[in-house]
Amino acid sequence: MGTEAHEDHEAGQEWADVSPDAARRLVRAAVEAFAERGYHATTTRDIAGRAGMSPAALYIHYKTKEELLYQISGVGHRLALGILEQAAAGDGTPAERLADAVRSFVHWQATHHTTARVVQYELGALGEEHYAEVLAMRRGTDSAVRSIIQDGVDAGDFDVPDVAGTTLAVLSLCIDVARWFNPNGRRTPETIGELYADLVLRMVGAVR
Amino acid sequence: MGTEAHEDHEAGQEWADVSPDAARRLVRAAVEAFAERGYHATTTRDIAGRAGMSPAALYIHYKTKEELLYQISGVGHRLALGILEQAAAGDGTPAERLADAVRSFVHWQATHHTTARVVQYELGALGEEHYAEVLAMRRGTDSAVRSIIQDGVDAGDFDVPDVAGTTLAVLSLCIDVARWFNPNGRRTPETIGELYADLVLRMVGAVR
DNA sequence: CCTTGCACTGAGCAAGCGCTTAGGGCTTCC
DNA sequence: GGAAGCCCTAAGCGCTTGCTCAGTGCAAGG
Repeated sequence: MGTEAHEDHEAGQEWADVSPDAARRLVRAAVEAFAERGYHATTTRDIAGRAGMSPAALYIHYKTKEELLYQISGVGHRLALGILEQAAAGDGTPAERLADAVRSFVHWQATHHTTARVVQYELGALGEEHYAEVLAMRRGTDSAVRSIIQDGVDAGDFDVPDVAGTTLAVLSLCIDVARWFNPNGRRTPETIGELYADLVLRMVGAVR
Repeated sequence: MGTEAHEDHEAGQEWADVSPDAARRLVRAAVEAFAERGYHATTTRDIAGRAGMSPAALYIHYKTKEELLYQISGVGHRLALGILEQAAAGDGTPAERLADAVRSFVHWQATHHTTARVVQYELGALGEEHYAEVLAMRRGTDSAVRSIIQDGVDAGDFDVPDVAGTTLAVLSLCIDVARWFNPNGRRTPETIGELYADLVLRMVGAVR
């Protein structure tokens, strides 16, 4: 209809190296369906149908429906953690690194908002072992952000009474983008990233 | 086990005037189950079991499982909207009213985090008409917060380049409390309310 | 041309789902 | 004491669910 989102050329790219082709189609279909209706409301028939195959074909590539979710959640968490750790390891000032972290993380959440929605809001549906594995990565994202904020405090650049609490709030703000972002709305991943980077610098009391 | 949450005397209070007693037990059981596992993963047998009755008894008080969700979502949204509108209509400075709004809204989200979780994250499971009804109330919460921020800008108290975007971010920050809040953690609804009120005043550039 | 191996399908199974129905006790009125 | 009305249960209906399995078509190797 000509109303496609402005970032279609990037969305779905995170699955480019899943092989074979049928497995890739299944993951993309599952992400779409899970993001739209949630894991429990999605049927394996729906996923297989979206991928253009019969319900039984799904089980050639994935043992269970939960394994599909685990694949999505694992890849998504690894990508998100990578973005934050790269920003934390940068060589700018703490303010520059924090702004970079928020900008790029938010940009990713918005661009890949379907994947992000599954990653952030469906982890409760994972099996016990897979859930524990994912939790470890989430602790990593927390410590990446906290280390930047702590650096800013130590350098005297930030004014933050409660580092742990502020870290939590910053991450919470970024994560929630996946819930409300609408690719057909006015805001682009770029403008939201800029806005949020600015808001977060204000939260930590960094001078502009 | 003696590890009960510190706000147990308040939690569940929002259903005090649901009658008869069996219907109230059902709502409380449904809130608990929906918050724990999500709407779609919760069975009517589970709800009835938690309420101490047979599966069939549920249908004497509610026509469908969705009607239970609608009751919860409706009451929850009305309470949340009331809190924000009361803060917006207060007679302090814009900074005082914004801090009050954030503090009391966050406090409510944390204290009633099971209800809040259902309210904020299960609205997609509502039927079409009920969903539209709830969306109208959500637009109300947005305009309540925006009006406070706009007042602050007009009065020259706030420095906000993007009022709509900042409103979105403030509400997003508060709403996400329902996702991560843990009643057995260190933070209480009061301390989170204080922290968030401070962070939001920084976001709008209000002088302390 | 035949065999092997693999992606895939049509049909369907056992289990669990939301919800219904027939009927039983209890209280409340005359 | 009997009728009426309400709250509740045991049983189960029709359907959908995640998942399985015997068998098919097809490309690769000899």
